[in-house]
Amino acid sequence: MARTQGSHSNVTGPRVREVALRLFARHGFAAVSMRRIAEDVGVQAGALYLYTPDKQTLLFDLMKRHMDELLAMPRPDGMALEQLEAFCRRHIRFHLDRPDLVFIAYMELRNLTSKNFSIIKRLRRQYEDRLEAILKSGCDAGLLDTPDTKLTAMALIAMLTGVNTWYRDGGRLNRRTIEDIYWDMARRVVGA
Amino acid sequence: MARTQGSHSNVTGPRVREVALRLFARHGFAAVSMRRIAEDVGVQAGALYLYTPDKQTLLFDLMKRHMDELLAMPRPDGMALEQLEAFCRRHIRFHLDRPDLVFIAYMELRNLTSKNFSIIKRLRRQYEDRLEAILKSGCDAGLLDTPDTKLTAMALIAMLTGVNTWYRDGGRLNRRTIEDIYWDMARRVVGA
DNA sequence: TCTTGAATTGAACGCATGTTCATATAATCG
DNA sequence: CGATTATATGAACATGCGTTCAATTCAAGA
Repeated sequence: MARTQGSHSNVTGPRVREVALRLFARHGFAAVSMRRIAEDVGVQAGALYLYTPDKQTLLFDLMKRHMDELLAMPRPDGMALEQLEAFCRRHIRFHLDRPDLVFIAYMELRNLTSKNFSIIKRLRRQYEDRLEAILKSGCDAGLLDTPDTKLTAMALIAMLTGVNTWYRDGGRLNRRTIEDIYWDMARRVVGA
Repeated sequence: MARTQGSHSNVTGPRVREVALRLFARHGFAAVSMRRIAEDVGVQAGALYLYTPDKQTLLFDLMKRHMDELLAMPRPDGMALEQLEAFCRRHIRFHLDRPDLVFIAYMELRNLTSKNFSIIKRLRRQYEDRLEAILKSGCDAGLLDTPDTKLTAMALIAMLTGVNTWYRDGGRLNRRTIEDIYWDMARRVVGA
């Protein structure tokens, strides 16, 4: 028997995850076969099932771990504006550091089992709520001015995450500059 | 022989397109089979090839037509700020009216042939350039204040298109209100 | 060295895929 | 009506899919 790695929360095995991540991001979950993953791992297809119960779990594990890591980021403290700045800057850094995971987490939601989907959806919602909480506290304190905290939170996240769609290493602007410009725009959105 | 519909720019046939659009948006291009499309059209799989040369063309046609329609929107005139307002409002309306097409146009880019991909990419770039041109003219005239017109254009498009990820009919806010709030945020971003 | 159990293979299962094509039906027109 | 053309069928093709499993190889401990 086998499956030494597959007992607890670590249900997939790091090498397989790493390969699956790259292939899913490049070609899409549905377009990547287990045989192709196996080939890139350097193993026969059957052996993958020592490291993951099935293909779906492979995808879910990638997303779940991504969201867990996102939510494990330190919660900013200080005044609302400082909190917001930290949130925005960390968001951009986190996302630029993990382009493939971010891509998958957006594109492959519909390939999740409905049970798995609602788990990821809840985690995503938690992240949005954190930003909204910052906005709310800032508005209550009169430090920020937003017409609708929920909409503003969604708009900011979309705007910040959007960096991933065009950023490429070695482009016209370095990460720090991009971060600065986006934070500047975010600050304007919240009227500060 | 057949293929009466398939000679010119209308290479797919409206009914097939309509069904394919819904299925691609719901399940993803790679996860939808020709047989499934045929079933929803009410026909056998083979008959689809009277209306489209292949599956890839079905996808490409949906995207191409979407981008053509997007670029066929009237170009706003007036002062830069008015132009920008018209652009933003029209963008939101256009995208909220076509959620499935917008979804596909974002999610299925990697399922395009590289040739088809570059065609769509160019059209998308044209749209971004239009917004950037408005921003540039506004900055030159001293009516707008943005740190970087290219980045601001990308940020605005991401922000505005983001509405599609959470908007549902019959939600808390109606479209007009959403449009107003987003335009307000967009105006702040450009410092006006 | 022999044993034991984990790691891996490779073939097999049943089914689905995009696409083609000879054949059949339906519609159009003289 | 008969002829012709458009529309559709349904079987077939070759290939690939996720997953299973008996058989094998490998790694370590006794």
